[in-house]
Amino acid sequence: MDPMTNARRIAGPQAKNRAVLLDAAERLLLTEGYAAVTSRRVAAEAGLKPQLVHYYFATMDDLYLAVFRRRAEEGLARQAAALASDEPLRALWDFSLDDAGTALTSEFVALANHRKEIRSEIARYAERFRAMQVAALAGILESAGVDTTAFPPGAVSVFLTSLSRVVIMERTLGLTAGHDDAVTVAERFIERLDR
Amino acid sequence: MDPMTNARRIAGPQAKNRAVLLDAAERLLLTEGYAAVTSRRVAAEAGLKPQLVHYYFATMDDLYLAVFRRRAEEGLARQAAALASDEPLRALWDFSLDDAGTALTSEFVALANHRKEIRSEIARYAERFRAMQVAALAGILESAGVDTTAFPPGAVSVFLTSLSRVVIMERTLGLTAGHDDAVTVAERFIERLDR
DNA sequence: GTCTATACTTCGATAGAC
DNA sequence: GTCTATCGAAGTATAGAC
Repeated sequence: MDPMTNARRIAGPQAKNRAVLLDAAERLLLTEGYAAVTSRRVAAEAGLKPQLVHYYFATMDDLYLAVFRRRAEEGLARQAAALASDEPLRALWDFSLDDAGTALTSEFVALANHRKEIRSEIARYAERFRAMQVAALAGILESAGVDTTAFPPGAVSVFLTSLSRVVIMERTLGLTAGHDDAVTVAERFIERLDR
Repeated sequence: MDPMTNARRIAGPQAKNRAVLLDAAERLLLTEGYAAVTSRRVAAEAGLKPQLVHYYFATMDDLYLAVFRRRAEEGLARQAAALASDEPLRALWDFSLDDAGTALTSEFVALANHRKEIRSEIARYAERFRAMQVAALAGILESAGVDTTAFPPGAVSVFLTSLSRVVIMERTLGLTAGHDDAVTVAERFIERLDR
């Protein structure tokens, strides 16, 4: 169509190996961190040749972005389902606390530090997650009779998000001091609001 | 002394260039992330030859650990000073929120994901930070008349730590939704307790 | 449309000169 | 004790064979 695009070669769209590579990259990202997600390592993990990575993904950043988007979309759907359930806060909390996606997110945030394109993509999705939470919390807090001047939905969203994220991060590190106490306080709050 | 140590060469102890390399590594870590902290990049930033990095630090992990320890020790001292001040919570909060060290910590946590030795070192220091906070909070909460069954010191410590950390992380990303509300709530709490 | 051969760059680390 | 010359492995990415 466009003779100006100097697309030197073509990338497969929905081909089988594309998903195989995404899975392999995600596995590496979780087990060894983003620095281990190199074309060679991903290919080895997928049982393919290194050059194939560049056939399906022009650059390594494209691969990172594809892995991120796949999980982010899934996460948005799961959060929407949680917020639509009987006990929305409880479901949101469980989702935030045990989701392996949080570990992935940490890796991407670290990656984002020096990759502009990845940073803006993460920011875009993070905003959608937050906005969805705030909208739901506005209703939940109001119908629970909470004084939203003292506890605005945005504040509650940030509290819950940060607590679950840091608890998971520290747990990975092997640090758990204070976690049980903090989680207990948060869950007491959640149970009160869900009723 | 020990003929069994096959120390192939000697590392300088307090030499001038050692500090120069530490400064360069820290600068790179902050501006470009840990993946940019390579022997060659650090050397270039320090105005030295790449091989010198390996003269002063046997491995790159040794360099990372030295950078970390230097800042961690400084952080412990600053936290101790904050907790000894007139308004200990306020000082601790300001320290947590604006400390550029938090950005460094994020890099190290990401690094720790796939470096066992670094992970345990971070965990060791994180435990000391937390323990110091919890000890101080126990006194502060009690003398403020807070029901520490409902709000144990460990929980408060985890709350404050996670809120400040995530706010800073998200800010870096360019995401600020809900931050002002959350910080306002936290600061109201802090002011009440410091009196 | 799929994959391979290969170029070029940068990496951590070592051996050994001064 | 300090620094340099250099190695072998691994990195991303491209050109082109099938």
